[in-house]
Amino acid sequence: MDKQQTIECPVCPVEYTVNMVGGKYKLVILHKLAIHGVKRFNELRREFPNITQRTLTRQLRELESDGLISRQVYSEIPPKVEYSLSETGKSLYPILLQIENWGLNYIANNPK
Amino acid sequence: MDKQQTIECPVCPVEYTVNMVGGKYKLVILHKLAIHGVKRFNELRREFPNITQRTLTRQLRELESDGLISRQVYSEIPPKVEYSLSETGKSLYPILLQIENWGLNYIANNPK
DNA sequence: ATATGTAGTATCCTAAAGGATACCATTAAA
DNA sequence: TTTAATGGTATCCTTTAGGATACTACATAT
Repeated sequence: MDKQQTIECPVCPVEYTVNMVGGKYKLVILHKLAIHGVKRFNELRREFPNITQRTLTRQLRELESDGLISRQVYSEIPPKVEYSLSETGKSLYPILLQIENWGLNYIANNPK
Repeated sequence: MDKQQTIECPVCPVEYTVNMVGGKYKLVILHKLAIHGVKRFNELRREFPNITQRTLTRQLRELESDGLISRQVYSEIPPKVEYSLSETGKSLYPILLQIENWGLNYIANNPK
């Protein structure tokens, strides 16, 4: 039987989460996928006109390897690759919506 | 009377929020302040043993100029400066808690 | 007289993130 | 036959965030 031990969180859970969603585009990508469901690579590119292909690819790969999104490749020509939230990614849904709402509120109350 | 117009969000609210809380330590700082209330500068330093004084100062200044935290200076010697969430910062409370909870869950379900 | 604690600044440097550009294979359409 | 569209990679470069280190003023404690 395990000896009971004090829970000394080895890594702060907030820090942990931030490390996964803390890229310049990650939360925005996740939010788009949350809203629209499945998206192809070039659809995402068009959503973010300023992102470079290389950066988008990398952010997607990182999100994928962290288990937040799924990448579905179809063996077609021209290529077709679909991105969507994984189950874990979907668990971010409430956070994504709250972040959006908070932003809307902040913008509304801070006229510039 | 205003003409009704399509809401073409000039800046994505998610992006907007991310720009404000998207530093390496910002969300963690906000979370600490949310949990503990008022914190002095060196108390925060001790919470994050790895942060440099310069970086902590900058993150705090940015949070302050974005209106998320308040900085209370006492005219004493040695100096005493207290940081706490502003009203706007407090409106992040639910998000901060959800982020923490999400992290706890993720860690629990992804044994490593 | 020296050390300690406060809340910083100033200067310089490194590492990481992201941007720019060119290139690839394959097919279908013009 | 050139062009376009797909979903990328490969190289190189720039910008930025953050780290390292030294320094400050002032008062109190030793």
